[in-house]
Amino acid sequence: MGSRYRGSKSEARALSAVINLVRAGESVMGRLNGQFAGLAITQSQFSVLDAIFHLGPLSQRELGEKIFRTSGNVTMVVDNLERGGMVRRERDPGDRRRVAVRLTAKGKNTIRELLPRRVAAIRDEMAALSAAEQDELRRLCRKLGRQGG
Amino acid sequence: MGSRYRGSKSEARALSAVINLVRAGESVMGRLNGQFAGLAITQSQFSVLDAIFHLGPLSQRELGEKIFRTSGNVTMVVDNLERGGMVRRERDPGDRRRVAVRLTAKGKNTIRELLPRRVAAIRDEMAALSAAEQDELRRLCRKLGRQGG
DNA sequence: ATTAAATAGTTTGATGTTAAGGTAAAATGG
DNA sequence: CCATTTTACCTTAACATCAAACTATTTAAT
Repeated sequence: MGSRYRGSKSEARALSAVINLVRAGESVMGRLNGQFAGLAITQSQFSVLDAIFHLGPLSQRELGEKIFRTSGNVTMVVDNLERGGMVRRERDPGDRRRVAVRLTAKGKNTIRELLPRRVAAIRDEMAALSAAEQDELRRLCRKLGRQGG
Repeated sequence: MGSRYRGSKSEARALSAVINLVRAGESVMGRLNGQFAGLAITQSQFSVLDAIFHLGPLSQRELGEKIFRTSGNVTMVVDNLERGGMVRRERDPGDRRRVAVRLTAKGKNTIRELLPRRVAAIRDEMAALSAAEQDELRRLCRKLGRQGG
């Protein structure tokens, strides 16, 4: 997405907004994920632990919905978390297609330790904006996100 | 990043803003990349073609700067573009460490065809916001993006 | 000139990601 | 009950991504 497109004013405005939107998201997340450097955890893994921590055991389908990823992807992320001893898979006896993903003690400790740090880092990141600006950003982003589904 | 964190008001506000920011960026880009479905081109490849198209031949280091990716990543993306006949690598005779990445005729045709479509799609995406809102979104995102680097 | 440091690019290993296709189980409709 | 469809998960192939280690080349320091 170059910044040199010569078109209508409205196109230039939309282009610039999108570029900055995507860049802001990437750079904020990039800095937040710097927290995990060295720790044996990734952003996707954090998202999964976080979801289970707050919502209780979930099936992989539900996890995919929560973190907006495909089922194939959830399979791999849960694989890696399971290998690290963070979660346990439990086949649902009632519906044997389903697999409940549950936190282990280690997983619970990990997310309990990481969450406050993550929240603090987010607070710091957003400190660049006033409270009103944060609310406005949220409002605008919601309008955009809802768009296609 | 769950939405059930019980903390201070300022933390909840920051959290919600970040979640919606990242989600908006991902969902907008996801829909935009739907354009490429079926075409033999990915978002990263598009970014590289776009950068060279607008700025002229670039070294891989410069490309990495433009698209905010590591040099190892640029190597692979350029590999794939080169394999597809979109770009050509040319070793710089003055500094034999450098490689200039240049558009081929095919690459030039491709990006010339894709760019207007992409711009139109972006305009449509952003039509959910008024001009003033787009400008405000841009302003807020710039503030955030600048933060750490 | 010799050595040390910096730079450009590549490679490797691990993880993530999707799309497309496959298997098993459950639900649905005769 | 049986066939069909749907659902949940897994697998594969291709691409993306980073961090770290590596090669080749250039620049800087002595």
